[in-house]
Amino acid sequence: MPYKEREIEKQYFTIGEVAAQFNVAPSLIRFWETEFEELRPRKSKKGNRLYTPADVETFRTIYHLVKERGYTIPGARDILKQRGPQLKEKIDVIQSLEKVRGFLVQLKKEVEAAGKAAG
Amino acid sequence: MPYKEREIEKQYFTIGEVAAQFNVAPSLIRFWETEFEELRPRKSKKGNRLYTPADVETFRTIYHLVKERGYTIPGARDILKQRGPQLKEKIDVIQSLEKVRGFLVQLKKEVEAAGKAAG
DNA sequence: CTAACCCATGCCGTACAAAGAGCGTGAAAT
DNA sequence: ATTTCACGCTCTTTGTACGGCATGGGTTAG
Repeated sequence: MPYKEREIEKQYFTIGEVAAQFNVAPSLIRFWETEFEELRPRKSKKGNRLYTPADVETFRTIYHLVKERGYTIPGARDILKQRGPQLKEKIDVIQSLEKVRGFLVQLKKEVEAAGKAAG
Repeated sequence: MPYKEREIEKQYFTIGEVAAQFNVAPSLIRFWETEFEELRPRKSKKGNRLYTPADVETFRTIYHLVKERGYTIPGARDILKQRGPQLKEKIDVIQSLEKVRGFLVQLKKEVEAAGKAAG
């Protein structure tokens, strides 16, 4: 992996960074962690929470439901749970999208080849 | 006005009847009255609450939002304020869209994971 | 030496329930 | 045929348990 890519893509966020991003207290994030099993980030050797962008998205969803749409915590939990059981359908969609991706990659090659031929 | 129409037209329920119908305490209905201006029934000379079928339907909507969907009272209030043509359908659409949003967020994660795995 | 950790406790509002009092109907007593 | 009174339902006011975090103590790593 080239130097530039390593620099640009930041692997993990600290709890303080996530808290600042949403303008909430770290204690809120820790509390929600006890309430939502979907929000359990990796931890460092020391024990510090390591939030991936996906974790942040999970937090954003919870934040949206609880703080913006006015759900109780149990209500938000129910909605998050409902997303799980559709996993089979998700996999099907993923496979479809992977085929589409393969098609686009092939298409790109051909387009590039055509461009070169055209000079 | 003929007798029959009078009978049909003015059928009121007492707070006890409404409470029994939803299996809740009358105190809950009175409390929600202080929280939702949409739930302000007529009162008799004595001061007793007189619930029309329309009032009962209003209560049913609030009950659905708060007790079944898990909204906070302010959250339910916000939805009630948006008095559109088909409130019930609107709620269903919102539910559907939230599910779709959750699905897409989850899908994005998995697609990213698949993308990395595929190189 | 700041920022994170965990844990316990503190705390304030939300969301009701209970308490206490009044009215109206109906059965019993006058 | 009134009076009584008790019972059930209602009313308003006041109390309270829990939800939803915040704060402080004691530590530890970067």
